Amino acid sequence: MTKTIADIAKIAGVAKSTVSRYLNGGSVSDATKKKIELVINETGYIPNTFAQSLKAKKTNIIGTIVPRLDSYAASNTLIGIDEHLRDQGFQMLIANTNQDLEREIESIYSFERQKIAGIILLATVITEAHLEALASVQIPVILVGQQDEHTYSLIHDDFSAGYDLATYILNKGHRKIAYLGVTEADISVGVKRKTGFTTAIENYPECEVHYYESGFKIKDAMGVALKILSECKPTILFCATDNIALGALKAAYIKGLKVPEDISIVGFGGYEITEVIHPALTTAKFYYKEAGQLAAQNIVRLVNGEKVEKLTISKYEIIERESVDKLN
Amino acid sequence: MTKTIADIAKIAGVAKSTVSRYLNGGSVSDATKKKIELVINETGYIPNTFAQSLKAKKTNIIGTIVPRLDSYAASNTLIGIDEHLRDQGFQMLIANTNQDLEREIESIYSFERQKIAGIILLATVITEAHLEALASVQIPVILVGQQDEHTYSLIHDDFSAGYDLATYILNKGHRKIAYLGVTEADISVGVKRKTGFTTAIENYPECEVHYYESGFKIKDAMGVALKILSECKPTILFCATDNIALGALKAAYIKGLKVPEDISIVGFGGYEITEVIHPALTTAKFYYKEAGQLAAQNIVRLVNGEKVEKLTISKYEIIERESVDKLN
DNA sequence: CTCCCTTTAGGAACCGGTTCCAAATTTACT
DNA sequence: AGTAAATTTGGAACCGGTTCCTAAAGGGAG
Repeated sequence: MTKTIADIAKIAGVAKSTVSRYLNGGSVSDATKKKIELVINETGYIPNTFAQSLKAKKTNIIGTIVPRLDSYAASNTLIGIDEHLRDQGFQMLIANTNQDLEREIESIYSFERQKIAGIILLATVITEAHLEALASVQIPVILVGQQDEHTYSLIHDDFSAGYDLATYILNKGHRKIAYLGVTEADISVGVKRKTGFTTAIENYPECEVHYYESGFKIKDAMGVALKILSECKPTILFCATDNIALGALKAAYIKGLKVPEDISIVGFGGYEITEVIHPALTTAKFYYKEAGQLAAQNIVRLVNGEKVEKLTISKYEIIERESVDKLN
Repeated sequence: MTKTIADIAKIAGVAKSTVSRYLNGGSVSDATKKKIELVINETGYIPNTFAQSLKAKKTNIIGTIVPRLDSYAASNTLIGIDEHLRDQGFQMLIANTNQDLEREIESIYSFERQKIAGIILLATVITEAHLEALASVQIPVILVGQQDEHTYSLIHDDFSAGYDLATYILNKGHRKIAYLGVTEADISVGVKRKTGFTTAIENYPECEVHYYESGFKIKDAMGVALKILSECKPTILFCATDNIALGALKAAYIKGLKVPEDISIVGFGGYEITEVIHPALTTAKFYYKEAGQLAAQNIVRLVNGEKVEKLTISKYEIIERESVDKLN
């Protein structure tokens, strides 16, 4: 039988309020402090979280909505969030939506019902329903990965990364390029990375670029890459994510093409695996863990009523490895 | 301003208890049902979870303690757990311990304090402190990945997987083997897989086996594998996890060895990436997602007071791919 | 039209904390 | 020692639901 604060009070011979004050650092004399401490240690009393939250009308829980658990980006962002929240005395509650947009919306409302202090939404696309939910909810929200003017957002610098990586391969002499992108519903990955790429390309009018669209899964990308390699002969496959690049790598292998001698490949993300495969992948690395920490930092500030920039941009870095050939 | 049940009652012109009964399916006349429904729809009233849990003295939340988020095994197990819990109307609360055993213990107590209905512990090692915590806690617990006689456990069939995979490579003619294992503190991965392996090896007394120990990280494994390849010349690197195999693959590449022509490699896990790299890795695949579902199923049964087997064993499969050479 | 039984509705107590307020005690100072 | 001020303590109300108990209303049978 777990004890309540009333039990403790009775055993210690004091009032409930005194025990509560003892626990929350109010004014209690040393003598009674001793008495209460003794009883609490003996009984192993633990306050009931619900009763506390009921009175406080809020929790110290930050809800994180994540489209999928099995992705490098998501995992590492979560790790960063968790790390910082723990430091700040908050708890992280994860809602996995399994890429179901409707569940994303549901989760927002469910968090509200549970009096969650704040929400971090690892977003892929922002629909009308999202905006409606975010507007109606009375708790602070931060978007990670996508930007929206109506909310606080933390994004990776997709445009610049796209621009820089394109410039890098252009400097390596590549002019015949296949761009393997994703749906434009995903503003960050589908639009911004591509815009960064095309903006860099514009400086080299002699370029021949073919655009393709793939899903996010390695196997989808492999299928598309296989088709590309049959149709035309680019010197490089410019892939919008590392997973797509992994699929492209596999496709090249299947076609008997050597990377980077026969064809070069680049990706975006900086997943751990890209470093240890052969050939190691040249990629634009994003700092997911740090981004998660930043997001957590911002949400804590918002919860505490402090001011936060509407838009935070997380850094990236071009990691030069083995998958890009220098053309003469 | 969010409304309370008392507000709804007042607006609808009924008593709190009537509204509560309406919400929880008690006897309410059609006329008052209509009235209350109307008010609730208009106000967008949502019951306060804390007040509910306070009275009910329990939650419908299952706590899952996970050593790390960025692992294929952990992610997929979580996905399986989440899927089944959602079906059953439970919520999953994840506690990430970042491989800190102390935090694992803390999390158990923290879950108890929060009146979590049940705990799923994705375990790596079970210490005295674990047993003590598990014994003291009044809520059902299921261990996943490790076995302990004092609790309910769900494990992968590591012994048989080790035995079968060893038998497989033995049949392929390999006799000079380097075994790349992990710490024996991890009973499942460090001991059982290895025991399965050695048991199979005993049938072939002419074998020459060298045992090595690595960490779980790809880079650690790469370092150890590099050392092995300098020291001796096995025909196969038998790795206790896919990540270790990935490190071994990289080491082989660095050494200029072709896989599988110059050296064969196998692992355990069945991570998605092992299928798309070149060469694709032969491995003992575990069904993490299904294991998670099983674990969730069992914890729900325990929470409902139903009977559950002390030990559940999840299946595995040997996936034959390209990384093992057949020796004549 | 009663009488009795079944529904429906309201009131109060309760879950386990926190907080406000007033009373009691201690401390400090003249 | 006496009084004002500061500190400590207890009691009661409150947070927002659920549930028990009782009273009132509705319905059916005689």
